[in-house]
Amino acid sequence: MAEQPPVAPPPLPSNADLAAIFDEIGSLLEIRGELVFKTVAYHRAADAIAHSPHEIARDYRAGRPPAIPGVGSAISDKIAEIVATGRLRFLDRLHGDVPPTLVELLEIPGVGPKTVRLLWERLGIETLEDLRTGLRAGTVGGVPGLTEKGIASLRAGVEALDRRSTRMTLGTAERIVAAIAARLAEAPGVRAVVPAGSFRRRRETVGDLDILVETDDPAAAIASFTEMPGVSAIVNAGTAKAAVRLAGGPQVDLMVMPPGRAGTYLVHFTGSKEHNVRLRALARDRGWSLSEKGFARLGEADERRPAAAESEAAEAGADDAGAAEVEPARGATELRTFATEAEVYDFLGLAEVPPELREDGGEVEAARAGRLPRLVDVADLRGDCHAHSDWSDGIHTIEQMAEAGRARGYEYLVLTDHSHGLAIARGLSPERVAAQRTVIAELNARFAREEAEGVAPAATPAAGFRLLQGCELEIRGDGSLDFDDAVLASFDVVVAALHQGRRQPRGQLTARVLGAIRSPHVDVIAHPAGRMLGERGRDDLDLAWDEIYAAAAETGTLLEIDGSDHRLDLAPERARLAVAAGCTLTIDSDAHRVEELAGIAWGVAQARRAWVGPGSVANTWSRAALLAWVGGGSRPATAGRAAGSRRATS
DNA sequence: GCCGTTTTCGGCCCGACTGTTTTCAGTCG
Repeated sequence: MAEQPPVAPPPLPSNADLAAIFDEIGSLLEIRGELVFKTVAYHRAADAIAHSPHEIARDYRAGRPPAIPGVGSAISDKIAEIVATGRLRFLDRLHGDVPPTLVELLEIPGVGPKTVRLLWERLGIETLEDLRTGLRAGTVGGVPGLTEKGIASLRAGVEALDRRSTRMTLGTAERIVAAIAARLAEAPGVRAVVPAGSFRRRRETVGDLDILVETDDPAAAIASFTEMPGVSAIVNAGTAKAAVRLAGGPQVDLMVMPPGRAGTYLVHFTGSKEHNVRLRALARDRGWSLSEKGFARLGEADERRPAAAESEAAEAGADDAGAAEVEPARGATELRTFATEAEVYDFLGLAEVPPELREDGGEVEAARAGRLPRLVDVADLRGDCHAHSDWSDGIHTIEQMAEAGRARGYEYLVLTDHSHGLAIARGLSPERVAAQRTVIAELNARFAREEAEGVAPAATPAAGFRLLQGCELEIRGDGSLDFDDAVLASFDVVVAALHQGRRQPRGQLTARVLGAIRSPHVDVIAHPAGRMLGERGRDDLDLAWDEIYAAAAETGTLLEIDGSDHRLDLAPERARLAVAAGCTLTIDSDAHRVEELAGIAWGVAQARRAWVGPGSVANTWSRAALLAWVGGGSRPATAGRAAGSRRATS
């Protein structure tokens, strides 16, 4: 081999790569016993990096590092070093102090940094495999701080780790939550059952489930919970909360709320942690300590007044004697409680923040300034631009899908069976497209007749309901489109998607998607990132996203948020950037069966997480407005589009 | 290590549950 060129730049790490590095640093510092706030700072920075919409390494290399909350000069310098050299000397040195394999021990439930350090320093355990071996051989123990119970807990933790479930999709979480809520509602004294946590915030996937129960009889609720079928282990159970692990499923936490005081409980257990930290800081600024129980008045000793210590006795003596009577002896401070979340936020001087925004992504500032956006809602949607029938890979008939769309009160449902290039999904040939058109026309004739006769479903809007003919058009591996122009021009709405050749290099993949965006026939790019959540997990396609957003904004091609719970694509971070770049979105169900039409709500939730308002979502528009847009008449730029190429349907 | 409608220094969210350390540390959410 010849000598390497002297200055070949190292490959660019992804945000996930960078986040993993800083998470590792945080964990190693924890094990080393570093100041907690320092380790937290690294983890916070890692989280911010992982969720940043910027391509951070690319921006650093381009010499314009983005401002990332939680990333200060020290971590910024480290990012710069990684991007420039592909290495981080700080981490290399840290590995000399603390074996990097210790991080995997932190994954064990019930095991924290102190325990890991004990295992390492006193027993020489450096890996999960070391621990497994030691537990089997009975050599773990015999040191202070590790009792028999501690060892049993370690063993249970390792077993729990081995069968740890992956994160659930929202649909799976909803099914589990609904079953538990139905059971709890039957327990005596229960007034309300409310799902909380990341499920309520509608994160794309959910790890643990959190359920709140407002009840007069906490013991009965907790007993009902821990004794329900499907529980494989009780993690803990007290008088205020309990946690169980479901067989082959997630951990579920139950919290009890005293009646009439749900406000702070809901806020606390909905989170996120980062959002709560902000709220508590606000409360503290106002002289209150915020916990799930309510707002407790901070005592003199709690106030941050460095000079107060010496004069404390004098101040106490100077206090009004009456006040001392109102606040009995010590500790028992005034507690403010609220029935609703709105009151809690109001007490902090904030507008009520929708759960989907509670991620410390600017919502606290916006709520304080009264500038929270009006978010899109399921009720805003007048149609759905992406659904399948049994003509391709759906399971219900065209008529069943249409009737279901009509029953939802839509003005339209776009039937988007696959094009023939996606053979695995029984894609339609041009001949079957033509045959399908006849079926659709007959259905629409009946719908029009029933509307005229006043026998259409009550939910039918004034404009009536029509089934529109679309297709999910395959963007082929070579970038060409799967139907010719004449066939494409015959659809009401063309939804293009890329399913094949996912591993092509970024330039080639990007060119394929840009080609579709710039086609005069393509109206929507479906699930643009091509990601899959859950067990079928697939990462986002490696696309030059800024180019995608710019081209979509320029041509008016719509970008989809796919509501299928294993897609949710675009992801919120991307959708937020796309709208900022001037793009218009659709939120679709991608339903393959009647029941999945309701899944559009998951897509709406992701749009809300992206701060998207109804004005940026094309299927909040009337059918006429949507058709005018896709026909080219009302798009921002029609250059290159074959104006009037779309046939008029309705 | 980060950060500033109190602060460029001195703070950084709070409580339940567990085990056992008879007054609290560790872990978790």
